[in-house]
Amino acid sequence: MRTAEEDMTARARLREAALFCFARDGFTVPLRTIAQHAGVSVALITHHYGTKDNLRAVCDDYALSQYRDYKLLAVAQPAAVGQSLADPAEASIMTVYMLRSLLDAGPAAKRFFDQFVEQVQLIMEASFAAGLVRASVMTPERIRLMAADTMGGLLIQFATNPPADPRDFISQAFSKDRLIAQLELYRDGYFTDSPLFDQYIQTIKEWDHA
Amino acid sequence: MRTAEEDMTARARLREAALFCFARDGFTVPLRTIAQHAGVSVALITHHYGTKDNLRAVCDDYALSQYRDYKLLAVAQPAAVGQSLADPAEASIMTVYMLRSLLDAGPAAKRFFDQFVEQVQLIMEASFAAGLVRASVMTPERIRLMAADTMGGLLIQFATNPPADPRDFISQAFSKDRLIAQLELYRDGYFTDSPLFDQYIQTIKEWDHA
DNA sequence: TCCTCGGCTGTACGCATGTACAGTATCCTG
DNA sequence: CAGGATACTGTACATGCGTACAGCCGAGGA
Repeated sequence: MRTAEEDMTARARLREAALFCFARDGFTVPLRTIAQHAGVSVALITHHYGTKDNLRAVCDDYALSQYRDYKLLAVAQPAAVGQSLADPAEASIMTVYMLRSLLDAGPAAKRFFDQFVEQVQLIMEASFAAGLVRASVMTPERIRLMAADTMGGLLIQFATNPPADPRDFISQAFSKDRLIAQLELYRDGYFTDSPLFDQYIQTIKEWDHA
Repeated sequence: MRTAEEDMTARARLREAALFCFARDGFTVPLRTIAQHAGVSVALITHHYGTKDNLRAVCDDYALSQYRDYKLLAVAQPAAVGQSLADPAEASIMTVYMLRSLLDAGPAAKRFFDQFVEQVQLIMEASFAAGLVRASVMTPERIRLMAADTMGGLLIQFATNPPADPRDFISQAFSKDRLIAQLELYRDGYFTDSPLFDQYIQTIKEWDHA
C-alpha cells in the first residue's frame, strides 16, 4: 500500500519528469531542468531521492519493470506491432530511456540488454515452436547475436537521428518499409549459397592452424 | 609542407593523446587528463587548438581520413580480417573513437555512420559482382539497413562490455566464433520459408488499408 | 488549541571544468 | 649577435553542477 495510492503524488511526478528528461537530454541533464519540468524545486528531488545517482537507479528499476508489460521493439515480433499499446507516448519514452542507458555504456546498459535478450529468447522459442524459425539459430550465442543486431540497429537509428521529443521515436523509427525490409532480410539472408562463401568460413575456421 | 614534418611534434602528439583519451573515457574527459597523458600543460592545448570543440573536430577529421585506409569492421568482409593491419592498436583506437562518436549521438555520429554505409556499399557491390550476394539486397535502403545492424551489433558489444583499454577492443570483439555465427546467420537467414511468415509480411503491407 | 511531522523551498557552499591572460624560454632569422 | 616569433607554462576567473542546510507551511492528531 505504497506505490498504488502514492503514485500520483509529487514523488511519482518527479520520477516521471526524470524519466522524460533523461530520455530527451541524456543523463547529463541537470537536476534543475528536471525540477523545472516537474514544476517543483531542486531541493525536493534530493529530499525524496537523496542523490542523482539514486534517482537514476529508481528510474532504471521502473523502466525495467514497465518493459515487461510493454512489448516494445517488435521488430522480431511483427504481430504485436499492430495492436495498439496502452500509451504509445510513454512506451516511446521507455524505449528511448533504454537506448539512452545503452548509449551511456555503463552498468545499466548490460542490465537492459540482458533483459532484452531474455525477451528475444522467449519470442524465438515461441516462433520456433510455430515452425517459423530455423533450428540452427536456436542457440544462446546466436540468439544473443541476433538481439545485438536488432537492438543495435535501433541504437544506430537513434544515434544518427535523435528525435527532439522522445515520445515521437517509436512512430518515427518503426516505419512500415523498414520493418518489411528487416523481415525479408531475416528471411532470405544476405548471401547466396556459394562455394566461395563456404570457403571464406572454412578459412576462418582454420584460423589458428596456419 | 606542414603535416608531414610537423607530424611528430607536440601538436601531433597532443592530437593522438586526445584521440586516445576520447576513445577511452568518452568526450566528457577533461582537457587536464588529455594534457597529462601527453605530458604537457593544459594551456598548450588551447594554444594549438583553441577550444575543446575544435580539438574534437580535428580528431574527427583525422579519424575519418584514417578510416579510409584501415579496412576495419570487417564483419562483412571476412577476407580482410586475416591480413594483418599496420598497427592493430591504433586501428582499435580509431574504431572505438568512431563508436564513441556514435554513442555521443551528435552530428558526428551521422558523419561516421554515413561513411561506414558508403564503405559497406562498395564491399557489397564487389561481393555482388562475385556472385556472393543476393540481388534483392542491392538497394540503398537495404544496404543501409544491413550497415545499421552490423555497426549496431558492434555498438552493443562495446556498450555492454566497454574495454578498459581501447587498444584491446578489436581483438576482443571480433572473436572467431562470433564472426562465424554472424556470417552463417547472414547466409541462412533466421526464418524458415513459411506461409505463416509471408502472411505476417502481407499483414504489415496492408496496414493502412484496414 | 497546540504541536509535531513531513512536504517543500531558497540559499549557499564546494568542486570540477573550459578558457583567458600574462609571462618565460627556446628557436629561427636577418 | 640581436630580435621577434613561436612553443610552452602557471595562475586565475567565470560558470555550471550536485548537494547540504536552515527554515517555512499546512495538515492531522492529542
